[in-house]
Amino acid sequence: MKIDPDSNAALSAQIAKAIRDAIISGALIVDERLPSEAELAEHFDVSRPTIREALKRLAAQSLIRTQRGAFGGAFVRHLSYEDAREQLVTTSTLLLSMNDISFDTACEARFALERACAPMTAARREPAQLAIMRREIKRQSEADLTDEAFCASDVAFHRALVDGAQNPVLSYQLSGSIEAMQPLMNMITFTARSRAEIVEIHTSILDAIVARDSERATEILEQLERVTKRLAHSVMDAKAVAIAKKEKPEVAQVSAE
Amino acid sequence: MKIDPDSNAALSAQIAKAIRDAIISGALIVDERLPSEAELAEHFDVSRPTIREALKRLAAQSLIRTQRGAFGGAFVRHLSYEDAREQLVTTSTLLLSMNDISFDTACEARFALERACAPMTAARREPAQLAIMRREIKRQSEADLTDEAFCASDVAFHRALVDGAQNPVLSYQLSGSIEAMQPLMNMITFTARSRAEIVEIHTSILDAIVARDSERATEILEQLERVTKRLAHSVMDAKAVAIAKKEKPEVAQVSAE
DNA sequence: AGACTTTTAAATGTCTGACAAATGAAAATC
DNA sequence: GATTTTCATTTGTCAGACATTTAAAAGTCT
Repeated sequence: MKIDPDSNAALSAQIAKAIRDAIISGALIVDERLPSEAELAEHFDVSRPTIREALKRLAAQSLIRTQRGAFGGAFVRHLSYEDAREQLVTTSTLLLSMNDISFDTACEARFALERACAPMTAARREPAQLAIMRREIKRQSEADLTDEAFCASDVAFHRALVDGAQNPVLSYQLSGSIEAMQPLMNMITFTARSRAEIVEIHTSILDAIVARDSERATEILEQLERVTKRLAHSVMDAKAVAIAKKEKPEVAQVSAE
Repeated sequence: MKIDPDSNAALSAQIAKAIRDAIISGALIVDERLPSEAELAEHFDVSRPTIREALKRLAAQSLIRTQRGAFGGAFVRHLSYEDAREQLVTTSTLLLSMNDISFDTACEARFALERACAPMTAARREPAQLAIMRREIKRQSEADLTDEAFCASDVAFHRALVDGAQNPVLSYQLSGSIEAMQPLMNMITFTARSRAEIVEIHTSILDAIVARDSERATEILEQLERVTKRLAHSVMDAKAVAIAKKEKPEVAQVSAE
């Protein structure tokens, strides 16, 4: 592991990369203890704060965990699905919010992925996921639900649909896509009529899966994609009109203290 | 932004979280400059090294970039597709290598996702991606190709298939899945016969897309999934026999460099 | 006045040295 | 033998300092 002090990259970044590569290549295995900060500092011929900055970078990526005390130190971390999912959601959310992706593009991607799951979910038809889907449909029918709670339930329903495929890799990949869209979905105000429409579609999806009719499930998902896009457009059009009436359109702002 | 010094979590982690939340919530917008390290240190009532560790955590997640010099500092970073893709590949690769996921599970997920793209790729039929697919098929037919080069070409072919859907969100999500599988695919030794079979399948996929026949494309992708699994199994069985002959079977290892 | 050079201030990158806090092992004590 | 205490090790944090980079501002020359 050679570090070039003349490189433009910060030393801590170079060291982080060296260790990261060692982990990815398998030279450092899970739960293995890294040398102490002092030893690493000597090895790379830098000071301890520099080593610490490098380790913090790795910790931010969930590659290592640190433990204080004698026999403590930095350990290669076992990356769980939950950790990976969390990172994926963060990254996806930022990607969507920073790259002015159209609602249609995000929506299209999401439903394409869900349609990929549907046949597997139908084939396996896990009772646990079917129960969740039933529960969420029931919840979505409650009249006094806030828009936000309706959205959350919608996410739960679709996650169950994806988890029903019983493939953890697929669940990991797709939950990011679905959750990252939640902020976009939250912009939509669901009228009583559109809620009823969505509940009906969800019910049809569940029925199709119970019946192991994957083609029908796929078709209905296509329908849901169209409905979702239509709803979003009507909301956005209304907003555009409202803005045009008041003043020059500004960049959408999210207020925060 | 309140920091609790009595919390178990390290101060630098708490501060990183506070700033991260501000970025995700939109309180800090792209290219906005954060206060200097000295100012942040005063604001959070901690020392500069602690602030620096927090900033390094954010830098590792591509949330900020730093610039030296007067009027330098930490800036909220515009997260590009390429940055996001890189992070996704790293995370996915580690996830696959650390959670002893069966080849079949990873394979199933990958092809389910690709099948989701195929109809869109067929509908849009972009010349650029079709050209890449043709080029890679040609390359895969070359007899003197190493197994690794064959795999790389395979990845390029499938990436073109995904990119052909002309949906950047989808490309982002799927390229991670495909690239993360490459180490697993590299375990396979492709015989001349299996290569011919794959080239034929790739050709059929391309034909189906050119013909805008999405159903046929989907069917052939299903076939490719079966073939890939069969190939992998034959390799793994051979290895298992070899190990059984020599000694007690160990946990399956992927040899590196 | 305009173009070029030099200065300078502000910011990050790094180092040294130190102390606090946690933690498990070993030693001491009952 | 069981419990308590001590202790060494390691991370977490702090303070202060210097080096390096960078762009704006001031100065200088044509």
